[in-house]
Amino acid sequence: MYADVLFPLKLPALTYRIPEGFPFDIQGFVVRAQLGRRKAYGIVSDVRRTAPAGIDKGMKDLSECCMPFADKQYLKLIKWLSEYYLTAEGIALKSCFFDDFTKAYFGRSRKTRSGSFSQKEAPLSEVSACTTEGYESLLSEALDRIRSEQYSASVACLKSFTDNHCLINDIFLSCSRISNAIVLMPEFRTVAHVAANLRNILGSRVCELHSRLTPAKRAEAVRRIAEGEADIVVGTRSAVLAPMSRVSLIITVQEHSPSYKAQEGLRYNARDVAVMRGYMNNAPVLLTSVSPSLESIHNCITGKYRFLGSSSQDMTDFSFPGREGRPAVKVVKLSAKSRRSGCFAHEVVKKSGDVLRANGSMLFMINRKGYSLIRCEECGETLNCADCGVPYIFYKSGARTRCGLCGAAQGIPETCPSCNGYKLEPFGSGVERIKEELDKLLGTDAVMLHKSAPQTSGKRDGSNDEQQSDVLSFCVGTAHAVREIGNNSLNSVVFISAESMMSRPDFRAKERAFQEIMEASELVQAGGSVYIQSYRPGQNFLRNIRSYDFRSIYVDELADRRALDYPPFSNIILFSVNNASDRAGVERVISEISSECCGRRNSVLFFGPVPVFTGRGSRLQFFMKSRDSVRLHKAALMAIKRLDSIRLNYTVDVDPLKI
DNA sequence: AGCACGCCGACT
DNA sequence: GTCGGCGTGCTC
Repeated sequence: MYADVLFPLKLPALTYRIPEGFPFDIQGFVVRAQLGRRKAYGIVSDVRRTAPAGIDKGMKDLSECCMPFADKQYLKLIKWLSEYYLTAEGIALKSCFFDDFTKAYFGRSRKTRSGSFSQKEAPLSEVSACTTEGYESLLSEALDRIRSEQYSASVACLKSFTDNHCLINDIFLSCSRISNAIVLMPEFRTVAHVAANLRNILGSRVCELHSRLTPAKRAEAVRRIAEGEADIVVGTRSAVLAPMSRVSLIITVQEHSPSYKAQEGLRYNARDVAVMRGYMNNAPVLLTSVSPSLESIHNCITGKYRFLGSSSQDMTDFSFPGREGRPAVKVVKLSAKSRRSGCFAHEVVKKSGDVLRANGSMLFMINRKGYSLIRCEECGETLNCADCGVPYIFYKSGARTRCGLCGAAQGIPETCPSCNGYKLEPFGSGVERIKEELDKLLGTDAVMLHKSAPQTSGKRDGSNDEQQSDVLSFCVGTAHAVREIGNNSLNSVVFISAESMMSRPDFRAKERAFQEIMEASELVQAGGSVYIQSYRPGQNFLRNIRSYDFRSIYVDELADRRALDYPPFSNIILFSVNNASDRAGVERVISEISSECCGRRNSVLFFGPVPVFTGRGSRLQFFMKSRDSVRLHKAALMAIKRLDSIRLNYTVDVDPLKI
C-alpha cells in the first residue's frame, strides 16, 4: 500500500510506501517521512494500492504515523483550494494551520496541555440596540436558515457596523444548539469584542483565531479547535480554514471587506471560501454587510444567494436599509477657484468654522500621502521617479520628494527634467497640505492620522473609542484612518475629492468609494453630516450616494460592469512575473501564452503584459478574463505549465481585488 | 521550508 | 591554499 503525502511546502503530493503494522486507513493522518535529507511532518491525502508510474528514484517508507488531522471534507477543502487558487496542495495545507497543529502536538515547548488556558479578556461591550429597519424579520429569517442545518448562503444588509454585533449575539442567544461555528471579522481588533460577548453566552467553547496571536497562542488555539474543546471560532480571514470538523455555520461579517482577500501565499478570498466550505459541509452561510459587494448582490439576483428580508430575487424587492438615522450626505462643488483658495469648498470652510467654535470634531479624508506632487508650470509635466515612472510625492518638511513605490528620495531639481523650465511648483494635495491649509484657515493644529499608528501594545487592543474620541478634534487622514476612530464620535467627515477616489485605476473604484463613504458615515454622530467635494457634483453616482439609494447604486454599477464584461459578469486570473534578467525572452513567452492559451475558440481573453513597478524592480503583469470559469482555469493551467517549464518567478492571483 | 551543492572573496 | 558568503535546486 502506498500513501500520497502532502507537506506544507510548495510541492505536489509525494508517494511513500506504507510499512507493515500501520493502521488500516490513514487518510487524513499526520505522518512523518523522510524528505530529502531530513524528516518532515505531512498529511496523507490519499491511500492507494499501486504506485504511480514515473518515480525513478527509490520510493521511501513512511517513518511514523501520528494522529488524524483532517476528515474527508477537510481534505476535499484543501484540494479545492489548491485547484481553484491554482497552487500546490502543500501551500493550501500550510494555510490550514498545519504547522501550528504539528507544533502543538509534537513541538519542543509543549505547555501544560489542559486546564490553565489563560485568555486576556476584552471588556464586555454593551450591545446597543439594532438600527436596521425590519431587523426582527431579518433575524428570524436568518435563524430559520441556521436551524435548517442545510447549506444556503444568505446576505444580510445591515444599517451599521454595530448591528453586526447585535445580529451575532441574537443568533447565538436564540439558537443554543449551534456547534462548530466560524465567525469571520475583517479586522483583528473587533475579534476580541465579539469573542468576549460570545464567551459571555457560550463560555470557554469560544476561541479566537487571528494573525496577531503569538505563535504559541495560535498553536494552542488550533489544538483546542482540533480537540473540539473550542467549537465556536471567532477570527479574521484565516479562521475560515480552521481545522474543525463538521462545520455547521459560517458567518462572514462585512463580507465586502477587502481584507478577506489574502495578498500572498494562498491568495484566497475568505468570503468565497466560507461559501464553498459551507456548501461542502452542507452548512448554512451568512454574509453580512452595510454595503454588500457587487458580487454578493449579483449572486442574490441569480438566486445563488438569498437576500434576507425579500421574497424574491428581484432587486426591486430587496429591502436596503433606508436613510433614516444616517448622517446627511452633502455633495459640494469644488471649483477651480476653491482650488486656489486652498482645496476646500466654501460650504466646507463655513462648516469647519462652526464645528470649531462648537468645540466639535471633524475628519478630512484624502487618499494621498505627503504634501503634494511637483509639477512644472511651463510644460505641465509632473516630476516623476526615473525608475518607477510614477509622480514623486513631495514632503514639505525637509523639502524632499520621495517615490511612493521604491522609496527613492531626492530634493527638488533646479529645472524641469522635461523642458528645462524653472517653474516647478507643488501640485495637488496630500494629507500634509490639507492639514496646512486647514490650520491656516482655522488656526487649528489638526491631527494627522497615519496608516499604521503604532498601537501602544499594552493591556488591551480592540476598539479605542473612549481613549480617542475626546482627544480628537480636527484630523486629516487616508481611508485607513477610519479604523482609528470610534463610531459616532465626529461631527462631520469631509471627502476632499470624489474624483480622486473614483479615478483610481481599478474597475472597483466606484464600489470602493461607496464602501468607504458608508464606512466613514458611521463615524459621524447623529445629526452630523458627510461632505463630498466634487468637480462634478451632479453625477448620478454622487446623487445616489446622497440619497442612500443603494438600489440605484447597484443597478448602475452592475450595468457598467456588464457593459465592460468585468466581474461579477466575468472571472479574472492575474499573473505577475518577477522581471527576470531576460526581459525580452519573458515577453516572448507571454505572447506565446497569449496565443496558445487564450482566444476566441475557448472564449478566454488575454490582456497585457504591463510593466508594474514595485518596491524593488519591476514585474510584468498580464491577466486572463472569461465568463466561463472552467475554461479560464484550464487556460491558466496551461499558462502555468509554460511558465514552470522555463523556471520563472511568478505569482497567480485568482479573482484579484484590483488589476 | 530545510539542506545540499556550487562558485567567488578575506583569513590562518 | 581553506572558510564561508548566500544563489538555486530538489525533495517520493
